[in-house]
Amino acid sequence: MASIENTSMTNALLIHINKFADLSEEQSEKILSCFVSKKYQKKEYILQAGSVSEHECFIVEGCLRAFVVDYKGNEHTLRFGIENSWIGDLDSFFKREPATYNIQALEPTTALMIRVDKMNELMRTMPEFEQYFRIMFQYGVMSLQKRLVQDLTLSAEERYTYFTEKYPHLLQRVPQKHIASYLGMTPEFLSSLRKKISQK
Amino acid sequence: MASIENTSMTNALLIHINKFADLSEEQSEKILSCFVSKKYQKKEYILQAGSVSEHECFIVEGCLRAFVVDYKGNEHTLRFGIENSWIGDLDSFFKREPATYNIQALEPTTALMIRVDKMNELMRTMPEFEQYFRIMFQYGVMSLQKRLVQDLTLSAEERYTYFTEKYPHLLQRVPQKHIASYLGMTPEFLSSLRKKISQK
DNA sequence: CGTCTATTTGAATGTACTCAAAAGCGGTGG
DNA sequence: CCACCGCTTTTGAGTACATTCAAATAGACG
Repeated sequence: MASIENTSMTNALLIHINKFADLSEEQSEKILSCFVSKKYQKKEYILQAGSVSEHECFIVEGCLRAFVVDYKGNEHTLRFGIENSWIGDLDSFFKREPATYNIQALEPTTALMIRVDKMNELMRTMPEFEQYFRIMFQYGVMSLQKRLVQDLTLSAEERYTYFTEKYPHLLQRVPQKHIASYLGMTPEFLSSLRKKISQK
Repeated sequence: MASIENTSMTNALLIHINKFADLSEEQSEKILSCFVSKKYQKKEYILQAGSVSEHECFIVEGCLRAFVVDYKGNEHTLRFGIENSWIGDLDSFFKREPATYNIQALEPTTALMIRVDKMNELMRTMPEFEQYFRIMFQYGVMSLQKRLVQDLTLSAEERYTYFTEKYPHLLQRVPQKHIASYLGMTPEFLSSLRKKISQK
């Protein structure tokens, strides 16, 4: 069965890469050989702030949350990660310095993990792989800039409304307090916003 | 003199690329042939929201500002661009859709401009060039995430203090009202913060 | 069924904004 | 070189949006 699973048709990561770069069968196998699959339970930490991030992480199944904890102990969610997306602390991963982000599973999660040496080797030896990450990071910049614009221009209520329209599926999957922290407001205030909106 | 200026030793862009990827002399010339140099006066627009961004822009000399205008007419600064950095509206440039950002010169500025077809051609035919942009976008993601964390965790006063420490050179070069809009506060409020800080 | 966590509710507080006006500063023309 | 104009920064009063804290209610899970 292993040989079947290791084809571009059945592996979520290879399917994803192939949307942005053309891989040969040989390249596909080479890439997969650099990843290990891991499973995480709900609430389990993939990465804890302070430790060095050993892996960059492609989510095959499940949902994760990246967040920081400020000096008051409040959590601030940077990002939710779902199927077919990448999550990690890039600074920590590439520079091998202590992570500033925590990453925790919100659901039972399956992920493909790669170490920095393998990552660098694939980038160096396989232009298609580097192309794929050029595009991933390019999309990353675009979406982070979009979020920045939202945060700079919209009120709390507008940000929440926008979130419900853009990520309706996350509303079901993610506790409300994490959405509040993602949107930069307290859970109490989000609760009162929802009440106000529902009364309209 | 043209032949001297077209070597990696004297061109700011080539010097910059060579920090992240090794270029041959031939590749350097090929790259430069895809760019045109343009000069902008203070206050001149490099890009206006609503029009399609024809060029991505490497700043050789000067200072630019990327900003959006919200429905109330308020400006929000996304980014300041100075020597040896890139600026543009990536969505508009790559997808050829109307720009959401405005880009304006804050000083007389010299920039190297490239069109999307040349950009795609260089990416496709020269792995080193794609590598360079993989790294640029990767850094872009990292720095945008850092800014996001600042915005989510710090008070207005803390954000300003952090800005003065991280970008002391910009304090001299950029009007205070633009710094306020970059930091997500009104110019009046920044002014009162500065007074409060100076009284300590 | 009981425990633990998430969400809601409400009152008091604080942070940042709005609006209006004055002061400061830089560039330009006389 | 000075005077004026336009734009930026400062100042202050009143207001609005969002937080804090505390307590009640609702939901999830073993």
